[in-house]
Amino acid sequence: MNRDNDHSTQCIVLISGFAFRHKISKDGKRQIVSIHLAGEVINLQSLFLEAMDHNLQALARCSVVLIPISALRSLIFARPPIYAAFIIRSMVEASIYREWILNNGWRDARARIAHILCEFAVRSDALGINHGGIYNLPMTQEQIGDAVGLTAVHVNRTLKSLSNDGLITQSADCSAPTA
Amino acid sequence: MNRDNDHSTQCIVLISGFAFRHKISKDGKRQIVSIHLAGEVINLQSLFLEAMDHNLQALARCSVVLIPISALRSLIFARPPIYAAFIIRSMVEASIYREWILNNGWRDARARIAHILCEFAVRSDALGINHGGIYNLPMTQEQIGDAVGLTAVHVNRTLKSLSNDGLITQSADCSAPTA
DNA sequence: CGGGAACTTGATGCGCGTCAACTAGCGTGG
DNA sequence: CCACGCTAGTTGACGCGCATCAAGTTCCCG
Repeated sequence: MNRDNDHSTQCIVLISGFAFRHKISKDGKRQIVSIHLAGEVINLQSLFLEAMDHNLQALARCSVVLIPISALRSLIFARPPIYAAFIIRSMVEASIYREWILNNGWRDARARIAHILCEFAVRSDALGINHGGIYNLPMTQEQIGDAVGLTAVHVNRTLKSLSNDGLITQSADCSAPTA
Repeated sequence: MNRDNDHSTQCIVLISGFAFRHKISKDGKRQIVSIHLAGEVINLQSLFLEAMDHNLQALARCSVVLIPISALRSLIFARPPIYAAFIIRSMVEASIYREWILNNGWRDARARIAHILCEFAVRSDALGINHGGIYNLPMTQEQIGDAVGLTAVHVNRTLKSLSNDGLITQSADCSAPTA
C-alpha cells in the first residue's frame, strides 16, 4: 500500500474479496486480529484515531474504494444517523474482539478452528455470499493459525480431524465448512 | 447487580477501585476481557448497543456513579466534542482488545503475565495512582489466569519465576510489579 | 521442466493442564 | 478464647496437547 493510498488519510471500503488486520510481535510472530468481508469499511478507527496500531492486508485479490477521511468526517457530522451507524459498527467489532479473546484464551485447537470457521460462515450468510452451505474461505492454513494462535502444522492436523469426524468437508480450491 | 442498577439503563462510572468484564464459555471457563481502573465509564457500549455480550464484576470494593443512559445520550448529542471523546475512548478500548488477542495468542506464560502487569502499571501511572514504582493490583492469581488464559497454578509458578529473576517483587497485601 | 508456495505426515520434546496435598490468613460462631 | 470453615496461595507428580524439526507431496506458474 503506497503513500497515495495511505490509510491514515483515506478510509478503505472493501468492495469484493477479503482482508484482514494483523499485528506483529517483537519476536516476529504474526497475530491476525480481525477478518473483513466485502462491504465493510476496514479502517473505521482512522476516522477518530491518528495512529495505527496494526497492519492491513488483503486476502487474495480484492477490490477497494478509497474515501478521503476529511470527506467522511464532514458526512458523519452533517448526518447524525450515519455517524451513529459507524459507531454501532465499531461497537460490534469490539464485541467480536472480545469473542476472539475468549476463543484464543481457553479453547483447544478443535474449538478455536471450529469457531473461526463458524464465524466466517455466519458472516458470509449475513452477506448472502454462501452457496448452499458451501463457503469460500480464502485463508491458508498458516493464516488460520495466525488468527487462532496455532502453528500451520497443527491447524492441518486439526482440520483433518474435523474432516474425519464429518464435521466439515473441504474442496479443492478452498474450504467448505458446514455447521 | 439488581434491577434498579441494571447496566442496560444506566451507565456506570467507576469512582474508586477496580472492575473487570468477563465472558463465560459453555464449558464454564471464565475469560476476563478487560480491566477497568478508577475514572473510567465501564459500559460505554451500552450507549449504543442494547444487548450485553458479557458480564461486569467488581474487583474488591469499589464505588460507582450511575448515570441514566437517556441523560448521557442527550448530553452527547447536544455536545459533539463530548460525543467524540466517548468514541475515541471506545476506539482506544478496541486497540487494547487487539493487544489482548495478540497477548493470548502466541506468547508463553511469562510474557503474558508480564504484559498484563505492565499494562496495569502504565495505566496506573497515567492515573497517577502508583506509589513510587509500587502498584496495587487487586487481582487473585486465578483472576490473572482467567485474563491471560492460564490456570491459577501456572500463574503462581510463573509469578514465582519472575520473582526469582528479580523482575518483580511482591508484598503481602497485594502485588507490586516493577518494570 | 524447474521452482516455489501450500499442504501433509511422522518423530520428538516441552509447556502447561490436571490432580492432589498442604499451608496461611481471616472472618464467624460457639 | 479457640474451633471451624472458607478462600488464596504453594508445591509436587504426571500426562497430554501442541510446538518444533524434518521430509516429503501436490499443484501452480514460469
